[in-house]
Amino acid sequence: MPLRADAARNRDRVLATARLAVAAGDLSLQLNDIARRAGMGVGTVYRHFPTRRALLEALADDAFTALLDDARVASQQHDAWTGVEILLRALLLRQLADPAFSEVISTRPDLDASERTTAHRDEFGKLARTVLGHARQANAVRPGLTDDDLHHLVCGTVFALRIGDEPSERVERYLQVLLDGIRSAAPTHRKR
Amino acid sequence: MPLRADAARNRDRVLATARLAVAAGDLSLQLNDIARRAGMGVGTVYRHFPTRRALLEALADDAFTALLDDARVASQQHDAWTGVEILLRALLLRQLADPAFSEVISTRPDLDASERTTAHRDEFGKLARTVLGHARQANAVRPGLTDDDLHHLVCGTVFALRIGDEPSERVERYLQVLLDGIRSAAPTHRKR
Amino acid sequence: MPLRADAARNRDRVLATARLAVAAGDLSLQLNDIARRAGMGVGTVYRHFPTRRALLEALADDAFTALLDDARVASQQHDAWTGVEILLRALLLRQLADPAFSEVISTRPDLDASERTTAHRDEFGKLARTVLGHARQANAVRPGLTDDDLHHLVCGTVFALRIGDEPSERVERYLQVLLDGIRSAAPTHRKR
Amino acid sequence: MPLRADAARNRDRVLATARLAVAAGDLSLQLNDIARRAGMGVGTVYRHFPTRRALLEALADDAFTALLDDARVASQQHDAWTGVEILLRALLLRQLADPAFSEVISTRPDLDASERTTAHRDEFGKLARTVLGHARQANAVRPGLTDDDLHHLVCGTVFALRIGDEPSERVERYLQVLLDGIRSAAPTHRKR
DNA sequence: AATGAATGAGGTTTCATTCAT
DNA sequence: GATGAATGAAACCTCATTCAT
Repeated sequence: MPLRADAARNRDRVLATARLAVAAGDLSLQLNDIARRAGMGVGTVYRHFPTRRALLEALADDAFTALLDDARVASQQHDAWTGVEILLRALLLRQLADPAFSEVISTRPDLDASERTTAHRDEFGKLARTVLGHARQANAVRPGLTDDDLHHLVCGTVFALRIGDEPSERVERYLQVLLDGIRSAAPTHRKR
Repeated sequence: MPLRADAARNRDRVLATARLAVAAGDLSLQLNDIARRAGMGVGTVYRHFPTRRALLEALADDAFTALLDDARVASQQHDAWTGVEILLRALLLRQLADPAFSEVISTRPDLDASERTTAHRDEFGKLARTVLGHARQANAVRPGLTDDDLHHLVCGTVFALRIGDEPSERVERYLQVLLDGIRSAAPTHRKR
Repeated sequence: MPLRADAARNRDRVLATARLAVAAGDLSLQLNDIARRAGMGVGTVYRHFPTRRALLEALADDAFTALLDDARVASQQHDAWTGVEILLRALLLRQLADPAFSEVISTRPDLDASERTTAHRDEFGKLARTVLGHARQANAVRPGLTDDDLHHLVCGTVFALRIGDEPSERVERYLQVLLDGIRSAAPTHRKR
Repeated sequence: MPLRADAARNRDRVLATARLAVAAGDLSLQLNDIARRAGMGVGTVYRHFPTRRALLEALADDAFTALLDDARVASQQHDAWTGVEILLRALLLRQLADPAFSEVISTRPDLDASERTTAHRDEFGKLARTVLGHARQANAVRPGLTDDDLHHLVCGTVFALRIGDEPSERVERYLQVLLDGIRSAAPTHRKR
């Protein structure tokens, strides 16, 4: 059964308010606080999002969906390395753009994660497996690095960007370091 | 004037208790909790460490000192790239071994940090400047990366190791990725 | 919007408990203590009265309102001196009856006083100005005494009563001293 | 046995430090705080002054002694009313000049007051009795006012001065009010 | 479904006093 | 005598969560 119209409106207001807080650099997502700022009772917020985690995943949903699109594009590249580049760059940029998503994706799968999040995560895992599988077959990626390793390394790069000033000015630099670092050292695959 | 014997003993007990908590994965360092576990009054803990930050820095002190030794060794290498390797590996391993130190070193300089911490930080900055300066003169490091960039990237790698299982089994892999990523792409400086 | 029924009930219980404490001679109004005695969580007390001062002003409210009534009566007297007598006696007796009110009224205007308190204070100031203005025109009050002086002197008299035993038995005596002291020394305005 | 020289020096330093605090408007006299400011251990302060009250009385001692001198002068006046004026003015001014003394003298005799304070208090009571006795015989003081009443009223006047700005500019005004208030209303004793 | 008051555990912090050094 | 570290009760305040309205 779909949400009643007013309930859906409330849910959206909570999300909008939470997004404002996150954008302002506050990832604590205190439900009390969100409720006050959204001009509604705490109870209402709790009804829609029983835990901070639930709200966090809801916030991250858009970014996650967008990432899946990116990952599909990546999986369709002829050039295996290009696929890797697209995939990792997307994983990095989507996190940089949305700290809530960043927390979700850089955290181990939660037992009581929402079904949507779990599904997204599985789907992304599958797409990544495809992209990286191709890359390994093409000998484009340094051997010994698992899918998870690459995932972790991207999250680490996001962290590296966050702890300094002006992340957006440093993204490409750090991304180059990462990509060069994971690319196979075999000369035939070097661009220069 | 040195600490009175009993005071020093208490201080050490606080630190030991806090280290246990950190080792158990709890970085929250709640002072009342530490006091209770150390079997002493809260007041005692607060006298020695007025804030969580003060305790954190005290915990990090040993690792910081050890890192400075490492950095000095790094600065004395003839081969510029070897110096870089030693420096970054030390920065990474010391963090991995001590989460408290990791928090201190991956946080921007605090206005009310202890003098010791500030001094350590300055000293490390100076040594890193030396090591990286040599490396840049030798064209061994990819141009465009600042000292801070390298610092951030190491912290990011630590983060990447932490969010997965069994960090110690993955260290060398991730370190190779990082080192290959920051090394100058110029063929003449490649080892292989 | 009016307070919810249960919230109002709790608020009243806090006030009642606080009044008991004050009546027992304890003006400290420690919020955790009040909460315990009122049999409710501290949070509830803090919700209604975020600070000791807020509670104090709420306690004083009734007395303040009553004083305003007295002051209005005073301002309507034909005989200027009678107005003064009524005003000052009321200011004294209301304080004597309520130590919380006494503290509020003998403290200089607080920047973050409640709006009600500020409004009451302003209103009282206006009425006092009227009463004392008349009295000065009638040459009934010793020249050189400002409105504030009289206010302070009444508060001083309350203090004088408090530091001895059995204040109520001494009120009229002290009040006579005060009134005789502030009355114009000019023989024509003397009653006897 | 007199105090050892260094002990006496410490006692004086405590007193000097406490006087500074009082002069700065802080009557709380926290022994911990005083010790820190005096640059000595708390234990030392506690040795000399086991309680806040003891320190307070020590601080007040000079003012008390001076008051006794004033009271003796008052008791030697030929004109009974002049004696009263001298006595009450002194009681007021000494308090205004020393808040510590003010607290001591406007507080009921303490059970565990120092012997000196008790002796001073008794002595002052005796002198006041003399002065006021004469004044009553001369019909100079309004009947019905006890020695304590006058004492309280002076303390109240001090309070009145304290709660406003610039007490010293208002002293004479308030003192006149008090003196006129307590003087016998009989025309023959009026000055004007 | 929405509300928001109530809860109370649990954190931080202060301070008067004691007592080992 | 002097020291000042230690104590721990008790105040303050916050916040995630519940539940009566």
